[in-house]
Amino acid sequence: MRLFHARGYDAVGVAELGAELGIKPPSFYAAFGSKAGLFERTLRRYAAGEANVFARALAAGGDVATVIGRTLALAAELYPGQGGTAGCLVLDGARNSADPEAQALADAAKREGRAAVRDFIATEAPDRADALADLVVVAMMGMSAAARDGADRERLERVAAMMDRAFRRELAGA
Amino acid sequence: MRLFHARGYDAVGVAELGAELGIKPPSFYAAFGSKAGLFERTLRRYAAGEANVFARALAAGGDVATVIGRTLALAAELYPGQGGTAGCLVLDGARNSADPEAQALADAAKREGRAAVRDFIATEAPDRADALADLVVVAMMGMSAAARDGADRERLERVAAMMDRAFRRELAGA
DNA sequence: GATTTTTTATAGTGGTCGCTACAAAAAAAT
DNA sequence: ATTTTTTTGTAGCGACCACTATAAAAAATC
Repeated sequence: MRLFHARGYDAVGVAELGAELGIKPPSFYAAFGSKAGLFERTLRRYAAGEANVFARALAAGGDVATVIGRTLALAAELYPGQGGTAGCLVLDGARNSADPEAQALADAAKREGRAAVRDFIATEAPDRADALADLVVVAMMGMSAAARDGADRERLERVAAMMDRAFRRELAGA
Repeated sequence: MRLFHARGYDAVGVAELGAELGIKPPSFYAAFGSKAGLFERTLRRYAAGEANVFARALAAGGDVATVIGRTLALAAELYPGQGGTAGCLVLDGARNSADPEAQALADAAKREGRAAVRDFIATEAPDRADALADLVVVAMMGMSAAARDGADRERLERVAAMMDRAFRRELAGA
């Protein structure tokens, strides 16, 4: 997970993944089937853990504006990463990958995440849920990209606060 | 440029680039020195053309809010791309690249673009120029990523309009 | 027209990719 | 303890990578 997160799907080789896990290629393929197989499990574990900032924000309760604001704040806190694991693995892990399978897996994970955000927003603003979800997703993707380009936590939190205000305004306004 | 834009730096091979240009590898290296050498020229041409949405928005005149709003609108119009060239080549062309030279070239281009936006914003809001520039850059990066993930022009324009309102609010507000 | 210079294509450099055949070693079962 | 099964390491599969030595063709010069 750390390797995929830090360098992206294509830039990490099976031999290196095996070395990190303490196994050799044949054992790797016996365990995961393929490189994409491990990536799938990696995405699943990533999305099931603390990296799912929306799920964490949702669990803490509150109305839509509160939860989305918390989601953005948690992303700003998480995305600087450590040891090179900046940004979001789901959003950027397969970016520019030449492997269609890896792209499809990341795409599915992104759709899942966006759908959760959209459906939650729809509980308060059903007719504008899609547009508002796009705002949130674009904000997250932008923050993830900025983090991957070296933005630190302070800058991300500043952006997250502005995005939060933007979301509240759009949710409340016409 | 089209190939780098559509698939990212690493996913395009020198042989394929040569085939597109109608030349073979030796001529390719005689002309550009290296794959990164062509990428540098590609970035330069890209940033000097209509893809530099901020330069185009600036040339059309107006105050900071107007120019930034126009920048975002032009990005929403440009980023869906055609023939697979979605998003921004500078922002995403070397994303997850394993080549340090390509990363450095894209990074330099990004810094240049951000500096232009920041300096322009500073003409009206010198003390908040950095934060506001981050807002714009994150919005652009998010829109570029969304476009690469398949977002069409309508959705990008909707997001751009919201980002524009967010920027105006932050520029005017406390 | 002959000679020199430049440009080009052919072919191949070593290296890495995801992945696997095969056989040795370890574990389990009899 | 012997046999069977599973797991593992060694080695290598073909394919592709960025890049280049060499030599033939084309262009330019004389």
